[in-house]
Amino acid sequence: MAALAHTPSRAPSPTGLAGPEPRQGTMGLRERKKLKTRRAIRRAAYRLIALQGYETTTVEQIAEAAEVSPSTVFRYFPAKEDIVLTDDYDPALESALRARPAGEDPLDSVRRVLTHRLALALHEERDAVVQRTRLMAEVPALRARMTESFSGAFETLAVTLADRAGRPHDDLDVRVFTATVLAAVREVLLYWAARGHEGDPVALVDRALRALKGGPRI
Amino acid sequence: MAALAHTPSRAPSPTGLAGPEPRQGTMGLRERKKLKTRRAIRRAAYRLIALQGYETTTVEQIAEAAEVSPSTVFRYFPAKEDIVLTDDYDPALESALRARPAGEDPLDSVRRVLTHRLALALHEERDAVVQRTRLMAEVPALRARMTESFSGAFETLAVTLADRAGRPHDDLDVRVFTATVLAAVREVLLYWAARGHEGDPVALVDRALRALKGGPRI
Amino acid sequence: MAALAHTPSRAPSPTGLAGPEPRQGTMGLRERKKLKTRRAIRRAAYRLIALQGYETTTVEQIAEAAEVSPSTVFRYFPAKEDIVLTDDYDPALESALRARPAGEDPLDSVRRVLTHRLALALHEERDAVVQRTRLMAEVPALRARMTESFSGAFETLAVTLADRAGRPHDDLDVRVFTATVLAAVREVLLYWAARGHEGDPVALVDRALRALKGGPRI
Amino acid sequence: MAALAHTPSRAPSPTGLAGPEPRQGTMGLRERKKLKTRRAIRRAAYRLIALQGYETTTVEQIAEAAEVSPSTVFRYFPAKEDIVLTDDYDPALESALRARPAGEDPLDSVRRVLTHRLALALHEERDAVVQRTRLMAEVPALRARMTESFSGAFETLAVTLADRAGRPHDDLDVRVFTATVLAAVREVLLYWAARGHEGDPVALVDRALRALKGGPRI
DNA sequence: ACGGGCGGGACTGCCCGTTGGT
DNA sequence: ACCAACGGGCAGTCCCGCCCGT
Repeated sequence: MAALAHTPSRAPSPTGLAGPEPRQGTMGLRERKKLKTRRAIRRAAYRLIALQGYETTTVEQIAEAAEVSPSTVFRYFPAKEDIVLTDDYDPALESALRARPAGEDPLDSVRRVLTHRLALALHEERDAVVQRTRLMAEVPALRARMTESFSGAFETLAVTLADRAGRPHDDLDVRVFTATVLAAVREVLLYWAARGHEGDPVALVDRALRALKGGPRI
Repeated sequence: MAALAHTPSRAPSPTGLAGPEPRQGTMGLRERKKLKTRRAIRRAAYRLIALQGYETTTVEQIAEAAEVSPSTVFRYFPAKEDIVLTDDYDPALESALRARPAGEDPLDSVRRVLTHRLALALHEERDAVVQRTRLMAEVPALRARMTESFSGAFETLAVTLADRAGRPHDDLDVRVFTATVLAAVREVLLYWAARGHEGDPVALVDRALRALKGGPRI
Repeated sequence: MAALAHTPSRAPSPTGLAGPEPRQGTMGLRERKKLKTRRAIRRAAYRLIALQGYETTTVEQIAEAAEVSPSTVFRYFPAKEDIVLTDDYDPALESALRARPAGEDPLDSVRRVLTHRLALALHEERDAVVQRTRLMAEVPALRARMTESFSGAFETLAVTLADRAGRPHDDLDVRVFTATVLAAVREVLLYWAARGHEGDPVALVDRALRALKGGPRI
Repeated sequence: MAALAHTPSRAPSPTGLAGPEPRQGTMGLRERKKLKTRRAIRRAAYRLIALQGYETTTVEQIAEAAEVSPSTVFRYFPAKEDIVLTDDYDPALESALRARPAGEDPLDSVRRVLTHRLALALHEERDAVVQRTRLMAEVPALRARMTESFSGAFETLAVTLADRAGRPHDDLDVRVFTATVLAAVREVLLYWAARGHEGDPVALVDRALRALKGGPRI
């Protein structure tokens, strides 16, 4: 859900449910420099892609615009796609989920956490969310990767949910639960992007997840 | 769901819910030759991949083994991944779904059609199903592509279901419905593969989809 | 023995014992174009290396100078080193060797064939021979590769000699024979290069191989 | 001749004719630590290469397995190949050669010294010798490098032989002598490795060098 | 149409120089 | 003062699209 990432001050997470970037004051010079480089690359990538399109923007161009070498780009992002769709492990998502009341229905917990994070992301950097969702809807390579990137959120969600439910981490029910919920969110966001980003995606997600409660239905 | 493709006599479909390959008698010589080439390529690919692994098998090797040129391989399959994960449009799935009784709950219809096709695939070419699901579970590029490949089935399913429900083809509910169901199936198959293909995947899928009826639950 | 290659009209062979390039008239347009490209790449490489040195000349520069893409360079030469040190199979060496009288001492046969070819190479393109031997003496990567490149000649020689002696191709004596003779030639050429290419290398090689007849001696 | 290195207690030398590793007692703490690191790296490299093959084992993996940073690996070994094929200067070879009786034929001297060292190496760490020769036979990069690495022994041998013969160090005859002898040994070892390490390599080397006395012959 | 050559871009791995931190 | 960490640069491989000639 890089789509939802809400702050340029950190490496966007595919969930966007990530909390804020670690305080810079607590880090050494090295760490801060790395973060700056990472951000510079991503910023350059987004700018160029907005201008030229995804496929036609080469890593070399991105590197040049970010004033680093192409090898550095690949040191920071394993693949070109990940510049747009990175999933840095997402502790805020986890803590928000763990903070939900114990007896709450898991689907409700997840719905509340996700919609809240999405609302936050839209509030803080709507443009970025719009650009990312558009790219995902339009670029096959990114759409394909999206599932994998969700998988960062997927793992976080699945493990946290398993813990809350007192189940093993590889429990099939937990995994199916997580997969279906994220698929629904993904679909809603793609739908929203396909419609030109009209309407309120928070409401759409909320409605879809509420509806899911009674089982997938038409 | 190339995983489920059930017959070597046709291009495996990602849904495996595909009907049999078109009768060869009804086609011209050209068509038959094309099918033969297509099959030769895929067969060579599977053999080499089984021996060497996916990443280490090059398209050139596959081409050589199939006795065609590399360009021909790309003429038949848009990408290397598609040799393993092709989604030829899947008419059998559609017709089976249309043949379900009118008033039936859509989730039941889909469940029956999918489990039936999976059972058939396992019966007719279990080894191929096993190899494909294993590859999907292990190779990131294929796992990522799987969702896209499902998308062939996805479109077929979504459109057919929309028709049956008397809804527009791009109805959000229909899309969310389809996405969640396929995500569940995908997850179950990956789980089955991760467990070394023990147990009966048909039962697993059936159980998961039945459970889904009351909403995703843990 | 790319060192000895004597004609720009063909891909230099590491033995330089190669005969002339195949007649162009006998080949299709495609073949001729390929040869031209191959020559253009090598010519550009030699020119740039003469100016800038081996290590500091990049493949990209060579490609640009030859007006092809870097990938094309690698399609023609598996490694940068091979641009300087290619061993295209060397039929002229073989036929010259086969043409030697049947009862002749193998060491004499080889000595005559090699010295003759070397003399020819020096006569026809002394500058190229000088540049190549200098590079081999000076650039570690090339010196290391030289043995391997000799191995093209090595195989040719070994097989031909084995045939003439009525021995199996992998006969140990044949291989040791070939290895020692080529090592001696290599050493003489490096010595000649180290001395600034003074004196007559043909005489040096001839003398060394004659001396070898009674066994390596100091 | 790293192939012949006979003791895990020191950095294998390409000649294997190396004497034992310097006594640790005679060195400071610093020196001992360095040796330990060096050995740890090599040990890790050999283990990983045995498992995965040479090309597919990265320096990073080796560094990790040896619990050092990649930069440290390069501080200890100038190139990846040198981890397998290092030539630490080889004083034992030299002294053994100098200890031969004054009037002895140089070829006999070298033969005796080399076969003795090889026998020792096989006796003390046969497995390592086998693995090294196998790698050299199979990995082109290593085979190419082998000549260079021999060149360490080469220099040692050439200089010592020149001294014994009262000739200048760069005497052509001495160099040709050394080159031919080492080429013969190299060839025999590759032959032995190619045959699956069957038979007694000491006898093979001895026989080959004895045969060489009358000149290379088929 | 099909083989096949070519361009070009993503990506990996080796290796080196520099720099910042301990 | 060392030394790991980092960035840069280049070789090399593979995928894939285009176009040319057959």
